[in-house]
Amino acid sequence: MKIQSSAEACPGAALNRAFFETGAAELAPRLLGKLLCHRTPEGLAAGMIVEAEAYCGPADDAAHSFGGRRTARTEAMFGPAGRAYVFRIYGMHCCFNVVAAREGEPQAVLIRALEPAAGLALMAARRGTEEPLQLCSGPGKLCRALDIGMAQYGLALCGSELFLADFRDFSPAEICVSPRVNVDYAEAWRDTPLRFFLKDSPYVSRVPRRYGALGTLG
DNA sequence: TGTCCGATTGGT
DNA sequence: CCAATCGGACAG
Repeated sequence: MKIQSSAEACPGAALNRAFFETGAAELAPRLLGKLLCHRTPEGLAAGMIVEAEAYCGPADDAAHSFGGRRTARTEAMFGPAGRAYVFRIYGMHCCFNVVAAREGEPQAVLIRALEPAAGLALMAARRGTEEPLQLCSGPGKLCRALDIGMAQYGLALCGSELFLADFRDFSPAEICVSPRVNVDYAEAWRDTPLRFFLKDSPYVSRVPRRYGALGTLG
């Protein structure tokens, strides 16, 4: 019988599509504590979501789908909820989003940071560092650590390759809110608090100057 | 076809 | 603070 290391989380059943069929702003905080898992020929790599940002569709001027822009790049966001919207940025990094809402409603949640939970050696090899805090503390980093790229574009997240699973639950008091990172190009929605992260988690990509607890004033 | 630039990261 | 590095978006 194979020994399972106590440090390695064993993911449960994949969350089904219904879980994702809600607005991005509501889905983002609900994703905190979930396990993001990717099975590849090399093995399983998984991490607990500790930071996520909501991109709310045509009205959100920070979103790729602002104004209803529908191109080959944004197409996945227009599809049904629970699929992967992956995009390349700066010619060298990929960012992973979970499609939210409903078909025809281009909303998504950007996964910004994970707390490594399984396959740490695999992540370390892919990232070129052994430091746990550096493995998945950023949208580009976690894609590299889990080997998520354009090959996963549009992939349904309810299968056995790339999926989310229940892991831990957090109360609203343990969840913080702040404006989104690097969206200064936006105007109306630039300061809207749509970034959600676990309070005091050292795995968050970076701590904002000002933030508040979920459901309270900053 | 040409130009501009980014939902980032890592090193000065 | 700044460079890396390139496909998407858009103007012409």
